[in-house]
Parts: sequence; structure tokens; C-alpha cells
Amino acid sequence: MVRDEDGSTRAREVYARLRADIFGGRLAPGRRLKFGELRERYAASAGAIREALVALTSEGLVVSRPHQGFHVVPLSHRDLAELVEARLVVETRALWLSVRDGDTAWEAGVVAAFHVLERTPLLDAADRPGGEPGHPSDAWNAAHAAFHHALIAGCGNRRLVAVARAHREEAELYRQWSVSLGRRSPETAASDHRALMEPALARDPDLAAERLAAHITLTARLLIRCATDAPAAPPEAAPEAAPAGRPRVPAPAPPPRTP
Amino acid sequence: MVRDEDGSTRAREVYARLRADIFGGRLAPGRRLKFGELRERYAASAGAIREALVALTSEGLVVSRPHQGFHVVPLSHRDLAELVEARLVVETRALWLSVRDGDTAWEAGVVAAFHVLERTPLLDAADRPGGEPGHPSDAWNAAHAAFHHALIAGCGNRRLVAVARAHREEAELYRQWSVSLGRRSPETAASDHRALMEPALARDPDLAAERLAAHITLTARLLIRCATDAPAAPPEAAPEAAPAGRPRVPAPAPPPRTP
DNA sequence: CGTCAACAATGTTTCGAAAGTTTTTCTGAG
DNA sequence: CTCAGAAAAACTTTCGAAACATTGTTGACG
Repeated sequence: MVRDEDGSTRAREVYARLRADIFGGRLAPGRRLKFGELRERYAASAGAIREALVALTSEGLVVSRPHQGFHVVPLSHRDLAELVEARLVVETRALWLSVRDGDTAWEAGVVAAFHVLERTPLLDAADRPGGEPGHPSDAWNAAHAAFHHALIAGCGNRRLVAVARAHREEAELYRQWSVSLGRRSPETAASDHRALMEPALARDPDLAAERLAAHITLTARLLIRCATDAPAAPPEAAPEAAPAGRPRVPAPAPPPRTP
Repeated sequence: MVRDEDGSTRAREVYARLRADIFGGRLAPGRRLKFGELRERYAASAGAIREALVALTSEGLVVSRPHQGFHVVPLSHRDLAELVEARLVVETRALWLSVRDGDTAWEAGVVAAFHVLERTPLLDAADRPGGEPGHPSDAWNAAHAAFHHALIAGCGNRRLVAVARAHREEAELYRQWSVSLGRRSPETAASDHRALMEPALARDPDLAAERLAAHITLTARLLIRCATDAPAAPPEAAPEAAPAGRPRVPAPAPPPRTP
């Protein structure tokens, strides 16, 4: 009678590893995912691979066409613009609600997550195996995600939180593939996040949401500037990463509230 | 070189039928989905069934616990409240953007969808096989969904549109299982939707969004009143449809914009 | 020289059986 | 009568092979 929610399932393991490989940049956007390769790579049979791919498909990280196989989702300017817009809609609103409704446990979670984020070095001490030189460390990425999650967790709406997380993760993917992103200093990052946390703890929903919107659009601007220079060219074969569409920032924060 | 997006795949077919059976009320919320039954019902092997279930899982219609099988998602007051809140966030904003950015093709789509909706009888002429007496017809449901989709399609953000559709579909599930929902007259429904369309075509984003919010919360109120009377009791065995949580309406439209 | 059709190769999808895990049932002792 | 423990049943999960579809290539024909 353990009744653990243990995710011990062959397919779930492949799912997790595939996901990590996509986010970690080991599988380039637009790259075709052949069953043979994956079977060898993850030492699982076609059924398990397939199941993991289907799960990732409805999560938006993988696209599939019947009888034509699976691909890592291709990055495009248009998709990035849509993603930023969606984040502005969902995440800022979730934060607003969170600040309004969050209880003491929520506050504690935010403070704790910020503390961890502050103490986690942005870059690895030395270039570890697997750690890219210019990119943030895995630990920092995790702490960063945890902080943003803690901020909006107070709204109590599992649905909004889940959608926001999905959006953040895809944004992470874009960040992974943008060339270096003009490395911001650790100090800048810390003050950015403190600027997010302060109005939240001070129970000022409007200011908190405004700051978050600025945070999101700023990141997006950097990404898009990067992307125009080097249109998200993955080093390892991305035959159909179509950068078509409207490369503009999705209108700098279309007024979330009118007077 | 047809390059059709033909969904011809065994698993996809099972997926579609399962989905239809859940929405059609033939599979009650909370009901366990055993492989044996499903294999017989859909005449497919375990692999295909499994794949379809996984796809439905990450869509939120089915929940899975490793080694313990799959269930149709259980309905609960708390989940309904969260769903309504999420719809208010995503769908009203998408409509706002749609009204602001939509082009002539979007207008045409809205007008066309409304025309179809207006001409589709709310109830079937006679009680067809499969058509419940008090419930709207399949045709009307389809037209209704198409109308709401057309309204927000103008925002050009596939992500927002997809999330909104997922939310609407789950709301549909709740409506399916609420006993009768105090049948509104066809005239009321028509005028409701006209009230949605008019400000949209008149390019008044704020009014359109406001009307949509009212539309959503009104439906939710009816549902929740229904649910308190008869807590979503499915006729055909639903051993764990837990109606726990906070049964309140998620604050009647928390001010979407402050002055 | 360009176009079309059949062929081969690669890769995806499906199936049924075996392996592993959870739940239930049955027995015996306290 | 209740509770603990062990065997059995039921079900989920995994695997590898066979069936099926698509793509690229080659050859012939207009």
C-alpha cells in the first residue's frame, strides 16, 4: 500500500529523457526523430518511444504528421511572438490573482524560492561536461523556473498555473537556441527578480503584473534581436525551421487594462 | 504527393471515438477505463488504446496513474471554478485582441458562423437515436463551438486559440453532465450570441470582452446551482467523482482592468 | 530533354503474447 | 470478530516481429 505517485514507467522515463534532451539542446528544433535512432538511444522498444512522442506532441514540443514521423517543434519568429503574447495574457493575470488571493504559505514559498535563486550561481564554476560556456547552469534554470512558479502558485488555479508553466518551458527552449542572449550579469538578473517579488509581497497586484509584463517583453526583445541576426540556426541539421511570419514584438504589452 | 493531413491512423481513430464518447456522455466522469473493455469496444489492440489514452491525458480529459490504469477526468466544483476563471482570463483577452486586430476575413467568419448558429435548431426535431431529450443537438453544439471559435480566431495567436478551445471543450463536458441546465429558450440563446457579435463587429473590444465575461459567468452560475442540487451524479457508475472543494463562483469576474 | 510510372528502401504503425505490478481474496491466528 | 499474511486473479505495461505507407530512385516513354 505504498500508493506513491511514482512515475516509474518505461514510457514515462523515455518521455522525461526526450524532454530533457530537447530542452538541453541535444535535439535541435525541427530535427526529425526517427524511431530507429531513438530506440537505440533510449534502449526502449518502438511502442514506448511512440507513447512518449505522443505525450510530447500534445504538449507542443513535438509535432507529428501521420505516416511521416515526428519532429522537434520548429522555432519561428511568428511562434515566438505568439508565445510572448500568450504569456502576457496568462502569466500576468495569474500573478495578479496570486498577489490578491495568496496566503502566508504562498508568501513563504516565494521568499524561499527567491532565496535559492539568489544563492545559485548563474554560471557553472567551471565548464562541466554538458554545460555550455555562455549558457546558465542547469541548477540556475531550475531555480529560476521554481521562482516563477512560486510567484503564481498562490492563485490556486491549477489550470492557469499549468498553462503558464507550459509557456515558460517553451520560452526556455527559445532561449536555449538563441545565440548567447547577450549574457546579462548575475546582478541584473537578481535585481530583476527582486523587482518582481517586492510588489508581490507588498500586495500590489497591478504593479507586480506590470513588472512581470516588462520582464517578459524585455526577454522577448532580446530574443528577437538575436533571432534576426542569426535566425535560430541549430548546428545539427534543422531542415525546416521556417523563420517566416511577423518578426515584430507582439505590440509592447497591449494595454492589459483600459481606464 | 498528396500531403494531406489525413488523420488516418488506428490510434487517432480510437482517440477520436473515445473523445466523442466522453463528450457524448457515454463514458461517465470518474469512470475507470479498462483496457479489456476498450479493446473490445473499439476493436483495437492494447497499444493503440494506450496511445489514445495518453493523448487524451495530456489534453486533460483523462487522468492516469502508473500501473493503476486510466480514468475519465472526475468533475468537481473546485475544478469547475478554476475552469471558469481560466476561461475568463484567456478567452476574454483573446476576444479583445481579436476585435482589435481582426481583418475582414475574420469579420466574415464571425458573420457566417452566427448565421449558421442562428439557423440551426437548438433541439432536434424529434428524439433521434442518441439524442437526449433535454440536451441541445449535436449540430447545435458544433455550430455553437464554431461561433465561439470564429469570434476569437481573429487574434491570430494559435496558442491562445488552442487553449481557449480546450477550456471550452471541458466546460462542454460539465454542461453535458449537469442535469438539464434549466433549458434556455432558443430566443434567449440567439440574443445572447448576437450581443456578443455586435460589439465585436463594431470594433469595441472592451464591450465585447465584457459581454463574453458575462456570458461565461452566467453559464457557470447555472451550472454550479445545478451541481449543488445534484452534485454531478453520473447515471452509470462513477465511484470517485469527488465534489469537494470550494463551490463558489470564482468571484464574479474579478475586475479585468482597474482604473 | 522532360515527364511519368513502377520499384525498391526506409521508416512508421499495428498486433498479440509475455513480463511485471497492483489489487483482491482467502486462510489462519489472536 | 478482527487483523495480518500469503497466494491468486486481474490488469497494466513492455517487447519484437509482421504489416503497411511513404519517399526516393531508376528506367522507359512521349
